[in-house]
Amino acid sequence: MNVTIKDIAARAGVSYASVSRALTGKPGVSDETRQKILKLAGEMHYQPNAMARSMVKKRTKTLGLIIPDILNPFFPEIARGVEDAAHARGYSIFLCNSSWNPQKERRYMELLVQRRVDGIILVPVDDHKSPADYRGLLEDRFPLLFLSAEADDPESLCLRVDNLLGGYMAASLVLKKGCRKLAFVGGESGKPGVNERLEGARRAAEEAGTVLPEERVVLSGFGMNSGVRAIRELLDGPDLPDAVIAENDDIAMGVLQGAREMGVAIPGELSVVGFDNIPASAIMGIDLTTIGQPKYKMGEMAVDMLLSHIDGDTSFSRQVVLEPVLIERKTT
Amino acid sequence: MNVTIKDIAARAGVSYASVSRALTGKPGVSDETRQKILKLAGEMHYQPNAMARSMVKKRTKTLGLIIPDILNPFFPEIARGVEDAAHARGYSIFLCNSSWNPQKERRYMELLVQRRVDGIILVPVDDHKSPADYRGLLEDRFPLLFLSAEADDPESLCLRVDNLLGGYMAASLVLKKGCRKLAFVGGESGKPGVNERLEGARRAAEEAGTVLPEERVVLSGFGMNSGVRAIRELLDGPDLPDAVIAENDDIAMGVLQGAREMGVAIPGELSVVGFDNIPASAIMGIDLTTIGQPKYKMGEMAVDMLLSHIDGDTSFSRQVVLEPVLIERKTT
DNA sequence: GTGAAAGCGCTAACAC
DNA sequence: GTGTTAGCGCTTTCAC
Repeated sequence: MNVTIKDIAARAGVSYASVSRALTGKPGVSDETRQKILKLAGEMHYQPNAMARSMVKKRTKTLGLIIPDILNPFFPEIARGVEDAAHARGYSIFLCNSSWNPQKERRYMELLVQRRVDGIILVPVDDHKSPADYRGLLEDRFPLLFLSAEADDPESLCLRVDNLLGGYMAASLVLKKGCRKLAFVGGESGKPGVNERLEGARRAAEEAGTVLPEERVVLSGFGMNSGVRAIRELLDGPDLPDAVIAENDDIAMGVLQGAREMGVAIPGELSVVGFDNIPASAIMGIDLTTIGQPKYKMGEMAVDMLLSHIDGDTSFSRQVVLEPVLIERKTT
Repeated sequence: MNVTIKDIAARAGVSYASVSRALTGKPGVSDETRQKILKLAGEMHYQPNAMARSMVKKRTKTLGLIIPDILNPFFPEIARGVEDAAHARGYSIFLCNSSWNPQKERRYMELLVQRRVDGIILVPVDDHKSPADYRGLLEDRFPLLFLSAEADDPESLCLRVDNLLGGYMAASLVLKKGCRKLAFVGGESGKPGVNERLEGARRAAEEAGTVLPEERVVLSGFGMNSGVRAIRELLDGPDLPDAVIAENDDIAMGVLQGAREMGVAIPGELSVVGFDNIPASAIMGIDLTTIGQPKYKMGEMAVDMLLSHIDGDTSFSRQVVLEPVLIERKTT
């Protein structure tokens, strides 16, 4: 098996407490024995057992990250931000894909608790969670951060983008370009962000003296295909839109495809704005105008907030709302 | 702090060994006390400490996954396959991004060893690794699997796609379409897969009675931009190609963009084949013909192979080479 | 400066 | 069927 501090102690002719002290850089060992031990540890290829250490320190230096699906292009960037920031501070990440399944999400929470992670970053399947939803599973004040979703409890850690503002920005842009008949196509009501984005767009429309009526809102599910379906429905209807705000880029790309197949000129006859600025939206030939989120940064910040909280720091805001950024390309 | 089996034992009025037996479903407890203990555990919200368990069982039920970069669209699918398969078998995954940096890769290996993962799935930065490269760090016969790369040691676990065949398939397709002046554009020689893909294409060309000369091979780095640069170089040269095989889809998309910007009709004047079948290649308006790898399945299989090995099974092949699949779209 | 010993939470012998 | 005990590898008192 693996080399332990006892093995080193035996070879060095000292107690294993001294080895521990030497290896962890603690005082209480003469420079001479410390050098000897360090040398021996190297030669014997000693690798400390992080679990044994965790058991006594009651800190595992691990974090759990639960996201809906790493295949969804929105999440890799977040995951990368989380991983980089965590690693920089000595933490490792358990990655979990909830597959948009609340039961699986819950199951993963349980697993992470059993592994005694020091904290969990949760990108929840459903919006408006609060730590109270995990009573019994999580101890009081367990370091849990809701990422990219709203938290109902103002005490809980939460980091997200201002979706209301995002919707407002998207609508304002097309309004400014002269569009008057806005449509909104989204996935499913109740999922994080959707309602706010719609509401923001609605407000912008009203401020501009027009409306975004219920008939031009279609909630048809996620993915490109649902965008295709949605735009067909809209285009087949009596009330043709001149702009569509899509709840995310995937859907927006479906809208683009569907519209082009029906011979609609973009942005000539129809403007399209997406959300999230996923990598594909930037590809030549797509060039989707979109409302971006600082995904990588959100991942980093989530770790910072969580670790601050773990370290007992209370000087930071527990709820952070970031501003989305307008990325204007060629579909508006 | 967390509830322990001692707390339960105290409340149940039994020894904590009995609690352990009851909770782990081991025989040696009467049905009556088992029920009582189970009930109590539920009420007290007991969550077993996985680390404590691991310490004595010398199995952590965790696996390490090291990939170059989760932002690269080739990897999320692999990661997802790994995570799903691992979870289904009770394992959790530590995710690590080496950022194409060999030192970071090594550092992560070390970290994973310290965390005593039961095995590591490594998608290496460089090709032709072998367990011997980790002597001193990894014990003999440590469960290490090389994914999507060649392993030099025939004894080591290795799962990859047949890149030679892939290159051959790509070239054969354009040759069949009548192309005669093939070019190859790739990232960097020595990175996993590149040389084999080129060699496969070369063989197909030769079998078809033509050649793929050195002048039409350009290795200009990764990413879309390098594809753009490469095709410009090729198109500015004296020896115009009528087909380009790109080492991966990103580069291929750059080639597409560069060629279109220079007014070259695709596939009329130039056929383009990519590699990997990343999600973006399927997008309407891109429709890249490509040689796909069963990425999700590779992730799953990697876990299966690794766990079989961990469980002492020796009946499976230690080196598995999967067949790539031709996905013909609109660029050929 | 150094060693002995307790203990983190659990499983697995071994008694009874 | 149940309790006692050792021990996984480490950190941390507490003596000396």
